[in-house]
Amino acid sequence: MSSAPRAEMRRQQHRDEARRAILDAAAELTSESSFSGFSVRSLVDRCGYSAPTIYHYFGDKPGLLDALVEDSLETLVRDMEEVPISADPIETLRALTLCFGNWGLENPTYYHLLTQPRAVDAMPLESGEISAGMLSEPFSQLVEQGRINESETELLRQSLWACLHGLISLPAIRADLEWNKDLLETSVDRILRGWLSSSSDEEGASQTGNRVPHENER
Amino acid sequence: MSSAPRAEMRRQQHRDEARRAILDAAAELTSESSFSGFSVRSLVDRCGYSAPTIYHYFGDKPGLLDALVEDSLETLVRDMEEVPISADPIETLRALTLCFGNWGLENPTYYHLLTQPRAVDAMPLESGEISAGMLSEPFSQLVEQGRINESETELLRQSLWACLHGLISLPAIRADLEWNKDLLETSVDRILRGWLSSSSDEEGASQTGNRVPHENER
DNA sequence: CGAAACAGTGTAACAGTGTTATCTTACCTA
DNA sequence: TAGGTAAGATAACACTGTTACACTGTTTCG
Repeated sequence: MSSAPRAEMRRQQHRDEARRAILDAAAELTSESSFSGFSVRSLVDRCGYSAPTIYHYFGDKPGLLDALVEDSLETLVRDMEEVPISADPIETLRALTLCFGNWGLENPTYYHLLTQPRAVDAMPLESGEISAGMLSEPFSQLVEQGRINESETELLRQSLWACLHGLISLPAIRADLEWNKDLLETSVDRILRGWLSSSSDEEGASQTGNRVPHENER
Repeated sequence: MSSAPRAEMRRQQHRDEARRAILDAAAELTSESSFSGFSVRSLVDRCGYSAPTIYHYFGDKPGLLDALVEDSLETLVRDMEEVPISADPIETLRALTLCFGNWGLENPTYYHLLTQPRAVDAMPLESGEISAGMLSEPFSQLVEQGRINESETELLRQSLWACLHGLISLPAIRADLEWNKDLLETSVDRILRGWLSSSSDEEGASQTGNRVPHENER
């Protein structure tokens, strides 16, 4: 009666070891040649297992990549959860955004994998859901404090997410260019400032709308 | 003597027709199935020419895609050149940015092709060069008017470009989500506002730097 | 204890991809 | 009219992701 679970445990352990060996080799390869040119064949040559074994464990190549990025995502989520919640929701927002952004800049391959469209429901943690979940509190605080309009929160969330995506992915795409070291931090600050300074001076007057005022309109 | 150039002209015309037929078929295919699943084989089936002919004209698959996006780029450049130059450089900047952004949103496939890393020097007009060339004038105007620091222009240019890239590409990647119709316009306005409102209150005092001031710092 | 079921693994093959070597065909030039 | 050159097709190559099949070893049960 006691050997049945023990055997099951040992088999599970073997499974985990094989999975880990494959994933480690995959991480090695993707870090070497930045994901383009990463093929199942090259993984076969590197990890010692044959193709059907890989497919046995991960089902698919996207499945393999999902498992690969999931590891890195865990550290990101842990980092984001450790971000201190400041009294100022803007400061919290800023810290969370920079945390996510820096992770993306430091792990361009994984970020690229993350944004690659995969099978829906395959990935429990998605960058969109991360932001939606963790940012809901600072957002509602901003609304409570009257610093942004409630109807604007969704727009702000999308804007912040999209700009952040660009600030992460463009330097990765155009790695040949020289990118300012403070690009992410400065940009996030300016974006937040732009959103905050606007919420005070538009209370119902929306024909001038959200446009930046002209020089001669002042 | 007169038949030599005529014959050459006729052959050139034939060349152009073949190139056009191939490019049209490629445009058809990419617009149908959004570029993933677009193969040389499928193009062969569609356009009537065989693979070596395509390679004869375009050399490469990337070369074919370059030629494909070049067409669409021409209309973009024309549109951007027609943007009126306002007295307010911010307004010019805004108009140019929105022009580029809307083109990207309306042509997600071509924008994706444009940002795909290709052979360097293969593409004369690049999104980076477009912005660098056309934005240099409004930028220098902003510096002249003392509205931004000269040392910040490059940073602002990168920030605007990166955020714009995110605002275009993220809705394309996550087409399953509902994106606010005014996301691009509103975001660009807030970003510009954020950059402008900051330039006045930091003249040498850079230890507080570019950060958004805390609630309790006021 | 032995047989059957099963997970793990490899060999070899499939279909599809980008690409090219080779050959024909037709036209332009001399 | 002879020859060189460009346009085009046929067929193949090397590579990709993927899988049908056969073969192990271990687990489980009569």
